[in-house]
Amino acid sequence: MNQRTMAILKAIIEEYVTSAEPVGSKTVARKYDFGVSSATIRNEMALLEHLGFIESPHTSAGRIPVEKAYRFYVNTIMDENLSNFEEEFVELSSYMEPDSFRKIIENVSREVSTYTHYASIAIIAEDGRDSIELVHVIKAGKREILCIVMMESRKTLNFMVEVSQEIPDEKLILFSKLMTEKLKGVKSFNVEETKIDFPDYKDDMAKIMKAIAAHIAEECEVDVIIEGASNLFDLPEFHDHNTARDIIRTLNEQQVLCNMFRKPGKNEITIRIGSENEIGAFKRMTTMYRTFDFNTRGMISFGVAGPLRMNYRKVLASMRDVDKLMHDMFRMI
Amino acid sequence: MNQRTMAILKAIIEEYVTSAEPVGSKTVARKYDFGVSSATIRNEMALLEHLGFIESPHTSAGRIPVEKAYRFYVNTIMDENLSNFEEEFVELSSYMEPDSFRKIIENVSREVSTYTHYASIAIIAEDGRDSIELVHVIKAGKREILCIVMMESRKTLNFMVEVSQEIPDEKLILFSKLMTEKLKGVKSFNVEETKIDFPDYKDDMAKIMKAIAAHIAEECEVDVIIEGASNLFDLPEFHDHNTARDIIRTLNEQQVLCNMFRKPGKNEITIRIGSENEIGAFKRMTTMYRTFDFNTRGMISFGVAGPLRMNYRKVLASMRDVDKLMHDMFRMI
DNA sequence: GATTAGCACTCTAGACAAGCGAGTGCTAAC
DNA sequence: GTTAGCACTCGCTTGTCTAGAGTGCTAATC
Repeated sequence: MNQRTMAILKAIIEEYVTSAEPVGSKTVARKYDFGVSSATIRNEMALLEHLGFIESPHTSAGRIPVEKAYRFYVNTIMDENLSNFEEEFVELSSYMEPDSFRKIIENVSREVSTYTHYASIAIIAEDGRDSIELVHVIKAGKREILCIVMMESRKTLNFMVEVSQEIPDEKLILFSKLMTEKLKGVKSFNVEETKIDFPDYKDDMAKIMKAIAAHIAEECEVDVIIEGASNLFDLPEFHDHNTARDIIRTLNEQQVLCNMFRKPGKNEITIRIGSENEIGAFKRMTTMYRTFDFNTRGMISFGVAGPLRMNYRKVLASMRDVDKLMHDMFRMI
Repeated sequence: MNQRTMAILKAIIEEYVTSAEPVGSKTVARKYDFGVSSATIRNEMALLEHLGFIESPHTSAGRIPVEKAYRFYVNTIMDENLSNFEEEFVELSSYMEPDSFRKIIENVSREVSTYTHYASIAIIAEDGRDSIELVHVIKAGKREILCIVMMESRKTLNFMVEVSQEIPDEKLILFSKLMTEKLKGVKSFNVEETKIDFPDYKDDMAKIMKAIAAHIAEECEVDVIIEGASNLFDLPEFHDHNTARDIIRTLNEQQVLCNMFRKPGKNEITIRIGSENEIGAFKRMTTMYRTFDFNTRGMISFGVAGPLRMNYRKVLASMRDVDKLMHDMFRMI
């Protein structure tokens, strides 16, 4: 396959990305300046079809790219030069300042989905790798104990425990010290195995220990943020209501999304085209995502899901921007 | 309008609820035993059309009920006897036991949406009506302070504040007492106005006070839980992709949903049919919701959104069950 | 007076045919 | 290697027709 053939494939793909209609040889000859006639383009297109990059829905229609074409496009012929896109894009770094961590991710998700017109998916996961840094118990009522746990990651949690009898303040201070001492460095799932001797208040303190374990476990759940799902329904390929329903279904299955996007270790942007995705409606879509691993602080996956004929350059540019933001935010990797 | 006319309207509505097809006089005569011929039904249907309860899409189609019919049905002719539905329904009270409050609501939402095959919407809102009960500061690192605030509702929050210099433990204990004393009973939005004298650590403690105000404000946001949105796309009236997109859009607008469902004060189930809803895609849908007001503990709205031809009895039964659960859970109202 | 059978009428959905137009593949000439 | 030209294919649109469902009206019946 020579340069021109590749250029024609590129033209077909990029035309199809914007039009969503089968692309004919005349259109290519007219809109893209190859200096050859439509007949020549036709010969090239016959070759491309033979090679399995494009196919025609029927005899008298143009050609549409198949998965293999997009894969080839992404790997080989796409140039990442953004030219005119770049300027439209609101600098993500402006989102770094305010609010909580989750808020930032939410804002970034919204911005990316608005910019790309596809759906963005963010998964905030906290693993069991975090460990306890500090435990503190305070009297909050006659028989109510407020319990605070701070993790190594500086994440903290708190909750109330009802006890069977009043526990004097000085005892609580002692128990706080004792628990911090014994539990410091303990991973979430090992809390209940840790034996601590609490004179006089054995049962109540056992209850507290149990509560600590339960709350840490609960807090370590994942959070899924999806923005711009409705953008997908503006795309003709998803107008069919069965497809639409499948997409909504898939996007609602948090567990499935997590398994899909939480492939740790790879510190780079992953692009999955069509059947390279293993799940539900994604099999007919393209997903682009990146996992950020913050060790004890957890893990974030951020991705975009769109049609096969995704604007790969534009989405990739967004992903790189997100990448940069994450680097700035955590100064790591 | 006599009894029979009403019964025929009821039959038309209930037939249309299940079939989603215009209902003809023959169908009514055949399926529902009125002991009269289709010609008689026809006369009655002409009357019902004249009264504005039903209309035909075109001459040779049957009749479909309009909003007015559903309203009349709900107000007057529907009997709430559930007969055969009742048993299928999983007792919601089984969800009371485990997990956190939000989890319970999530589970209930999922159950209701599965049972009704419509979408369920839950809004958990916490208003500025809560006040501070207790403030506690602990040293978490050399220049890191862990700050815990417990509200009157027993909801607690915590966060880290970085200070300019190390503050000794005994000072922190003193400041904890001081802040609890001065801030107890203070509403979230009045924190910054409260003047407290902190000898030697004025600036750092001012920073902490500011952080307390910010975090309370942030925590008082609303949480929206939507389950079963994809159920709606199985319904023929929502197969049109524009409608589908509108629904997704509307369901994603948290702020809009909150305004719509957070009408406080009414301790009863509200049914809004079609244009009685003021917002987006809901104008062509029926919503049924109930707001639960827990005073200082906040407010929950729970509702179901479905087509105009909703199975009103079934949904109402679910809503009553949710009602019961909430009563049991909070033993109030 | 209420009910009903019967009938003419209306309108849609679906089937079928014809023609258009976009696009292709092939061939022969450049 | 490129291109003009042409025959061919096939989906899409338009128009026509028919079957079927449902209606409204009328006259007969209970």
